[in-house]
Amino acid sequence: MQTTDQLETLLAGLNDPQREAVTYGEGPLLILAGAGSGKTRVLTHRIAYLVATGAAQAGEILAITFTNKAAAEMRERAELLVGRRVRAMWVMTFHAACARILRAHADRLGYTRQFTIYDQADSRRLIKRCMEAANVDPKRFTPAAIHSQISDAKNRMRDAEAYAQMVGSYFEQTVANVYTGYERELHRANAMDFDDLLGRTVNVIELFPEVRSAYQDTFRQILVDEYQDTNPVQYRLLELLSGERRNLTVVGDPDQSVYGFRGADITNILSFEEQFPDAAVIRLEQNYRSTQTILDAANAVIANNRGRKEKQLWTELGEGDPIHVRELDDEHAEARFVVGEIQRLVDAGASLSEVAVFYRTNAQSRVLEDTLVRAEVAYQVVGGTRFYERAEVKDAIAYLTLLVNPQDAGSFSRIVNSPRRGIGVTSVARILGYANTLGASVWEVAAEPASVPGLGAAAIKAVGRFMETMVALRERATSGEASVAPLLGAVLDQTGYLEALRAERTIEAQGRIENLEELVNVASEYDATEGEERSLSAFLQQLSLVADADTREDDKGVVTLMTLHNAKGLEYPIVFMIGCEDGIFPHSRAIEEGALEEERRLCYVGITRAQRDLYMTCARQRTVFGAHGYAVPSRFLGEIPDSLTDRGEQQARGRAGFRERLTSWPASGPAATAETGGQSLRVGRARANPEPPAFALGEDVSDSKFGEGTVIGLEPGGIVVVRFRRDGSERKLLSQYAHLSRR
DNA sequence: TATAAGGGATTTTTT
DNA sequence: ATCCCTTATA
Repeated sequence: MQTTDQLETLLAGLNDPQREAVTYGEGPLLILAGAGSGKTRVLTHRIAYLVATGAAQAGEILAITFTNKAAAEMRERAELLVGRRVRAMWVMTFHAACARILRAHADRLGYTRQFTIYDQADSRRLIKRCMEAANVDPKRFTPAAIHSQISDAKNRMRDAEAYAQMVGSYFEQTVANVYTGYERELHRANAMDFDDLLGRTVNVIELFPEVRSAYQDTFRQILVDEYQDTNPVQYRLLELLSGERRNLTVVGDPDQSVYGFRGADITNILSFEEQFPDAAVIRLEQNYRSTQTILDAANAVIANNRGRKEKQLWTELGEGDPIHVRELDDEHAEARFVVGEIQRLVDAGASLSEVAVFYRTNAQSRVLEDTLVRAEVAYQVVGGTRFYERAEVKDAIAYLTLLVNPQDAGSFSRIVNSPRRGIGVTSVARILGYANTLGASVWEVAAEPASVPGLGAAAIKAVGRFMETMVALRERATSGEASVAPLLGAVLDQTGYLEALRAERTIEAQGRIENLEELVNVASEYDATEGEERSLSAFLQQLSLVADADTREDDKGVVTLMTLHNAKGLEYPIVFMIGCEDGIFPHSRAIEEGALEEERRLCYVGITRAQRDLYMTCARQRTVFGAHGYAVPSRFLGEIPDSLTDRGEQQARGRAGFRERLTSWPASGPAATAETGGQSLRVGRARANPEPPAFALGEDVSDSKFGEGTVIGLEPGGIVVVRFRRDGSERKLLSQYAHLSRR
């Protein structure tokens, strides 16, 4: 118990509802936190308050988020309030908490504690295999469609058996068949997918009363962030963990529920009061982020949704500037407008890092990127291919995974012929099939390749050599020596993986090598961390739950580009929302499926990211999938009152296109100056400095691997494009690494 | 068994 | 337009 002074310090600077939320006593609590209303602040202060008043020990707090980034932020900010006691708290994602619980109890469900976690791509590969096994026509149903159906079933706690009970169409019957096989194969591989982490945790808690009561005792206080994004399993999990005590604090904003398409159930937050009739509800409506104009626009748009929990955001920050709405000719003009405007703002003193551009679909970034590159404005794209999704990184991880989980057929088939060892798909299928027949693990079967029926002599030899290497590596991995980085180095080396990449000597291969070096760095960092049990399998589990090496940098002085979905939780002084056209945003598929309200919430999310300046643009014509089309401004634009925008002003001038032309970027010429009155261009970080080319265009060259060829292109960064005579191939080589010589 | 040409799809994605 | 995957071929 702390002194009153200390408690007062905790509460200082909080507004009334925030203070009420922080100090609320026992029982369920729903905090409806509007955008920018300080919900993380409330959560962390509540955590500190609970500890300070003795309502819970640090070790009795479970604070759940959806992303690692949010968990890290919460942990940091809680540490500022409670100090090192934060170490005892469970501040982590749903999946990480479940993985931790399962590492202790998965054996009760027939898994080992080294179980592998399959990410979406792993799952999809397995689904595909199961579809083949069940003779499903891949033309008729895609693995993605089937996986999403299975995932949806898992989110609703329907196992394969329950699903099969209620099929109503041929598609569902097909899914049921694949689902059954998929579950069997997952379990055989001692693997769980992301959905299983949640579902199996629920299973273990439901099935074993002693496990249940242990965790119910441990977690005296449970707090959940972004509650509007929870799905039915997560609800069940919270219900089980909070137990009789029901000290459950959930924070969220139903208007920011934008993940319904992946199973999030907005009714969790909308019906919280029915599910917990004694719940207190606190609304945080004061916004500390945006101007009143921006908030009014957001309020106006979201008001068109039905069945909401009413909420009116307000601020003391003042009215601010009107929202800039622009209609441009096409996506190129739109991009030029955005870039020109960014340059104008920068000239007026803004920093590029204050600017973000949001779009509905990733494909929209391309035109914008081209325009930014031409204008030499530095930018970063958030999302896209992530570090741990790169093939070489996944390969390296699969090698390690197979070493700790020799049952993992997925990892085995991923790397057995990577690098090429002359073990093709047929041979792999024979090995997997034989393992299936025997009910043995892939490892055991591969260790005796000669006994696999139908395996050719060459394949037997190749598999034998592969397994020789793997057995040696496994001995090393299980010898009790805990350092991961040296082991990873040995894997990359002894399996010939690095050698094969080096032999390619292409710019792409060089990039892959660098990625692998980065992975070794990640491993070294892991090796150096203190506390907790460090082991290869713990490392791998940690990796599998960190999808992104979080590439976004806030202070790099670059413009940030991302999808609206990725924008959730962020804020920028200046925001551009591009492609505000019906069919793009709201997306045509969403319109077809009647998912307009979720699109509108996405619009609400986008608008409320802006602190000071908000631009919304649309194009009259746009090329989609290579086809020209005319576009209509987004219905969401129409939902914003004209009085909040500069549309009237634009019309009053009677020359809507005039200003655009003034600030637009000339269609060509990288060094062109914007026609904005002769200001000098602010140029961002140069993207690549061309080195003096070692080779000249048209020069005849010779490469030790590809033979003779001709230089047909030179690109910045010392990249030489060569067409080789032998096979007519065009390859990009990095002159610095390539074994290239003049003839 | 490994590489080249055709065909079809194509939203968003915290883990 | 583009990417990915299947199919055809050396």
